[in-house]
Order: sequence, then C-alpha cells, then structure tokens
Amino acid sequence: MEKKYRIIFHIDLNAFFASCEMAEDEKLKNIPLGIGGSRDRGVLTTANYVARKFGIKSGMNSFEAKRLCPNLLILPVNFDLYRKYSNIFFNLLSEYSDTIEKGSIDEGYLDMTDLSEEVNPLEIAEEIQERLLNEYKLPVSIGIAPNMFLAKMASDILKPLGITVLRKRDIKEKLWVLPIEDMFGIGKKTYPNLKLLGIETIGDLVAYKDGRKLKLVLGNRVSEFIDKANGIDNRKVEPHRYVEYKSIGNSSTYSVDLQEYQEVLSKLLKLSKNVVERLNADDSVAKTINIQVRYNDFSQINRSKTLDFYTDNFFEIYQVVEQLYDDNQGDLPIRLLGVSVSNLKPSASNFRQINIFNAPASSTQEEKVIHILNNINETYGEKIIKKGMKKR
DNA sequence: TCTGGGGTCCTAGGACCC
DNA sequence: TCTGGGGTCCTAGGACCC
Repeated sequence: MEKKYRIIFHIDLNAFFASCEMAEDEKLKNIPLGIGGSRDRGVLTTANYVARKFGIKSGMNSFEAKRLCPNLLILPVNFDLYRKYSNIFFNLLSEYSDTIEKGSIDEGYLDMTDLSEEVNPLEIAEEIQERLLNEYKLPVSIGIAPNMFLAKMASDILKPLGITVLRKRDIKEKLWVLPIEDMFGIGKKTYPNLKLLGIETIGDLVAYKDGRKLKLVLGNRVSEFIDKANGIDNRKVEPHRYVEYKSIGNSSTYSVDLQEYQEVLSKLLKLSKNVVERLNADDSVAKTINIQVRYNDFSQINRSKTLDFYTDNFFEIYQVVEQLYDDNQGDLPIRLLGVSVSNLKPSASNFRQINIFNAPASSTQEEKVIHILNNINETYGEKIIKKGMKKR
C-alpha cells in the first residue's frame, strides 16, 4: 500500500561559490568575500556571510559593494572549482537516497519516503548537514516536506545551516505569511503585476478570487501557482532530470565595448573553444549552435542554426558561429558575446574522441580558422610584442 | 543599485509534411 | 480552383532560477 505522505528533502548549499573558495583556502574564512567581476562592470554572484553583514547581496554591482565594505575581497568566478564541489555534494547525497534530482549546481531534491519507517528524517538531515560541513566545509540548509515545492520553500526559511520541517498543517503559519516575491517561480516581472492586484503574500494569492485577472498575470499557470500556494505539488523526484545538459554555453561581458570585426571574431573563437572543450569533456555531440550578442544599449539578439547532423568538432562549430555573426552584424558597439550549443546527445560511444588540437576537419575549414587567427595576431600582435619587449 | 554567467522552460509563428 | 487540419521541427524572444 502506498504511504499517505512522501518525505522530500531539499538541500541547498549556502553561499555556494563563496563557500567553495573558503573550503579551498582557510584564510578566506573570516574576511568579507564576494564572488564576481571586480572590474567596473562586475556584479557579485554571491558573497559570504561575513560580507553580508555589511549589506552586501548577490546581484549588487561591485562598485556599490566596495563602497559598503571597502575591505571586501572580490574573487573571479571559477566554475571548474564549483563543479568539483558540486560533484562532491551530490556524491555524498547519493549515500542517502537513490532518488535524487539535481535542482541546479548547488541544490538537490531527495525522496526519503522509503527510509521513514526505519529512521527519523530529522536525524538524517542533521547527519547530512554535519557531514557536509565537517568533511568538506560546505554549509547547507535543508527543507523537509511532503513535496518538492514545500521542501524548496522550507530550505529557504532558515539560512545558513538551517533545517526546517514544513508540513501541510504548517502552511498557514510558515508559507502564507511569506512575501509573494519569495514564491518559487515568481520573478521580478510577475511580482509587480501581482502587487497591482493587491497580492502581497502567498496567503493573499490563495485568498484572491478574480480568476480572470489572475490569468492576465500568470497566464496558463494560474492553477499551478494556486495549488502550490495551497501546498499541493505532485511532481515526482526524477533522478534523470538535469543529469544530462540540455545546453552548454560560455559568455562574457567585456570591460570595453567591442567595435572591430576582428576583435569580435577573436572573442567568438575563444568562447567557442571553451564550449567545445566542455562539450568534449561531457562526451556529447550537438546539433544546434547559438550566438548571443548584447549591444551597449542593452538590446540583445540570439541567433541559432540547427545542423542536419550532430558534431563535437571545433572547426565545424566555429564556422557556424562565425557565419551567424556575419549574417547578423549590427552597428552598435558590443557589450557581451555568448556562444552555446544545444540539442545535445551523448556522443556515439568513443568512436570520435576528439579534442581541439587533433580534430579532424576539412583542410578548407582548418585553413580558414588559421587565417582568422593570423589576422587577429596581425591586428593585436603589436601590443603583445611591445608588452613582451618591455619585460626584457 | 546602470545591470554577470551558468542554465531550464515556455510561447508563438512559420516551414514543411501528410 | 481562395483554401482543411494535425503534427513536428526550427527560430527568436522572454521569464525565471541560482
């Protein structure tokens, strides 16, 4: 017979990027630390709790953060490091349940229903929390609830190092009192519209009667949000979701806007290289190639091309990237460029173990890229040479 | 608060096929 | 010949999350 209630854990790594850096280097532990761009255009992805005492928050620009806390140390984002700790995290979780869904790089859902008879879930949560902290210096908050939505909301209630149980009967006191913008799925566009309807808390959403107005704001998702606000969520924890990437991308905002064609190409080349390296590391092949261009007025275009074959070949992919850019050149200076691949599937076993340096490619493709590289060197080589000579 | 970089999911129109 | 309906894939844009 099926149990009446499921037991779902949502486990959230606190200040994850900053915690990784502190785990790597003890000296960072007690100083205010932010992660993000330190240049003029940087914003902080996250900050440790020492820094947060100064009022520093994620999303804040670095200049403002430095003003609030002049001693703030800002480290650049290092996704390779975060992916390493993310794997450690999920490996440890896998000791406790076979049913784990990756929510993102720093959060996971565990279905613990099967364990409930044998042990106290709260004790298990405490053990997981202690182990992550003691063995890996990773602080987590844990939400325990009968479904994924409530578990997610619960883990957010007490941070850092909190454990919060949110049962159906606790909804009125613990969920409905929360501001509507804290509800998972309500973002900065939807929130002001709900506020116009007088909906300020999750409880207000439950009590709201005019379904027609609600539909104007929430579209087809009205009943989904109402259900969740009422603590109803029948989604299953699905271990295979998010295990394989659906896209892999790399983008960069430049400290000085890009104006020159060759400069843009050299950046696109670099981004493409990073994407293909990660595509290869993931043993995947891609069918769709996408570029993103953000101009200095913040307008943005995305252009994509779906091939009629799958590839993990750098030259093939870069050629499409360049073509997409050539076909869509604008007049405005460029602030950000991005390259991504999607429509992924696992590469057909190990027939084509490829890296950038020995990738098979037609000689014309190869020559073309080499030609571009030479052009870039001609354009920017002078600076590099001068720099090198100064040193001597 | 002049606004990062990694992603997922959804919508809507058009092409194309039967 | 004035004009179907269903399905799938591609493209572009946007909302949202961490």
